[in-house]
Amino acid sequence: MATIKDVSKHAGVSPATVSRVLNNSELVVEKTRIKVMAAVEALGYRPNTLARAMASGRSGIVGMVVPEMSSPIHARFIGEAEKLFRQHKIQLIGASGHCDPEQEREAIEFLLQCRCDALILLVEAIDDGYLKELAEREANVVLINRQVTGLDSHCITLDNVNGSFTATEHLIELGHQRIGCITGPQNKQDARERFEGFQQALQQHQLIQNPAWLIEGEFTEKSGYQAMAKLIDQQLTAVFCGNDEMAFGALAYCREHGISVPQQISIMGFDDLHFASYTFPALTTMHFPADTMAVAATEFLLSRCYDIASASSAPVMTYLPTLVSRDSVADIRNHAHASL
Amino acid sequence: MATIKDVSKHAGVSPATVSRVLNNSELVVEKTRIKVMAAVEALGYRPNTLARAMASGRSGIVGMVVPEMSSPIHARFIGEAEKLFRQHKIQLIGASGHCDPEQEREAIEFLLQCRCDALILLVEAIDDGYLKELAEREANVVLINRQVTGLDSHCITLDNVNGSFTATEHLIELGHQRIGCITGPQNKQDARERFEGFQQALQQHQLIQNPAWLIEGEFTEKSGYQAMAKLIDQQLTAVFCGNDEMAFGALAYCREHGISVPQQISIMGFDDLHFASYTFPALTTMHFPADTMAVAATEFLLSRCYDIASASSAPVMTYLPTLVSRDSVADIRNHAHASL
DNA sequence: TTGAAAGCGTTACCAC
DNA sequence: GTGGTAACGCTTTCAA
Repeated sequence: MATIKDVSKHAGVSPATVSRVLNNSELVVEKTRIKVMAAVEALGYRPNTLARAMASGRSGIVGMVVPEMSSPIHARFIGEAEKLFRQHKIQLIGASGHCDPEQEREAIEFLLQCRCDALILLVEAIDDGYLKELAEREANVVLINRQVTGLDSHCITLDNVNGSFTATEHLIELGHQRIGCITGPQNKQDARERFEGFQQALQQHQLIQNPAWLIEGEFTEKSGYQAMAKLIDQQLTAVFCGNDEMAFGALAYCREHGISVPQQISIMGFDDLHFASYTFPALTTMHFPADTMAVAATEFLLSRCYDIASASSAPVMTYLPTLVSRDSVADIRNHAHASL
Repeated sequence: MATIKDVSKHAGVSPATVSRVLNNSELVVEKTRIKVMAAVEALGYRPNTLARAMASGRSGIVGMVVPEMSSPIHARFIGEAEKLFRQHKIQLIGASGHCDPEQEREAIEFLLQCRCDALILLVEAIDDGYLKELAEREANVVLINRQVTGLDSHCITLDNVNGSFTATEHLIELGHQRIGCITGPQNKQDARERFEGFQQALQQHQLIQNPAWLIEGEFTEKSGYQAMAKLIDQQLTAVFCGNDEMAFGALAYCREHGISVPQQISIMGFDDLHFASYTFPALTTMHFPADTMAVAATEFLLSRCYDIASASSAPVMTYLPTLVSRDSVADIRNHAHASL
């Protein structure tokens, strides 16, 4: 593959000039410029990004760690960020952390070795201390879905508490009083927050909190299905699920057991996965603005470490989930209690 | 950040020796080895992947182009490949081609500039000529879902024709005779192939092919929904969809219009997205072994350009979709014709 | 078994 | 405006 030297020889100029032309910097006289471009064309020259990074100290690479590249919600994050970055000739590289502290650490180290200019981290297992040190010493870091005190200006978060509070309150307003909850794994921050919002809403409306109405799931369809099986003879009128996937599982259980949703029981999700509008019944859920948040993270980095100003002015760092009302929740205000 | 020189000074050896230790190559005496490792530890040294790539001529990076990083089926490809590559300290970087020749080309050029050791390409718009030249001159290339004559040994494909033939034949065997089809966009190879298999099956069983029973969709839920709206008064007993997403849309249409699946009409998909088992009714579809194919591509590259032998011996290059029978297709052999 | 030094392909600084 | 050349951080001969 042709190098900058080849081009310089072919064009009869110095490598330095070629470099200048290619970075369309400085005042290169039009004539040389044309000569150089012709040589580039003729030789099919492609600048070596690696060498460029070495020499300039900027790699033009942003690294991103997500729990699982193959999960739909994370794929959305990556896809959105990549699209925006590439418009600015910045490459996004991804790695999976698998929600394991060791693997998350490994992924980050890996990215660091690639000399990423910045890191977008969707990590949940690794400890605050490590992240703090990282942000201070090593790199430009943006944390998504994670709040670390001291790094607040680098955290783009979803207000999970508020979201599940809204969701639960919505159920309450529609007349539900016996509300169950399928939470996510409580070792995950977002799962805990979503559970907290749920509890707050119940408290505020002075509704019963029965431990038998609470099941801890794993954020998977399967666990939602199993949880629903346990919940079903508790005479609930509604179940709030910590994410859509578990709600899908719950829905599947009801369907298979002839329990009609929302007539016999209402089900509410959280995330608003693309697919939520295609379940039966279409899932009422809280919208997680993943796209917007990915864009926010991207623009933050673009302006912060590439000096590229973005359209939007001040970056919003905390996002509020919004209610998406579909068909899986019933209004039971007129029927005292729904009967199972 | 500490460099190899810093380490060498700290350990009182030459950079060359440090390099040797780090690449656990050669016969370095245990004593120096320990000294070096201690220095590495003390300085928190992380080798610079970029510099390493420059010097050695191998970047340790594999590039992957998919139509859309955020699409579930492509996310699966990326996720699976990344997992495997990272076990071998190889970084996978992704880019989206958006099914547009210009953008696909741009993505590939971008990856080439990053001096990827190899490329995994899921491209559909770019022309054969470009790919051929690429494979011959520039890089190790694996093509997924695309057959280019002359590059056959680099192509990992799904036998779409066979798959949709199987699917259609399944419908026919269950007594369906009036079978409609919602195809994918016919400018895409896989969409064409899937349509072809459908036609072949009808022909072979001497069933009617009515142009009014054929609608070209866009591989999206929405287009599936709209297509179903047009198809519904054709008195069909079954509809074969070019992919699951369109089947989801078709299912949604039926649900909203009180048409029960599969009692009134059977619907069959293609891909077996994770979500297919959570629709109502659960979707009968053809399984697209994306994971297996991603692994195949990865192992091919691992052995071919990193000399890492894989567990499996000879790589399979063509995969057969398998039927996953769920609940959206009815057996109507006993009721002459299902009535709408 | 280890060290010296020549690259790898750029950029960036300093002359001219 | 343009050219020369020293970095950038590492690997890899070649000698010792």
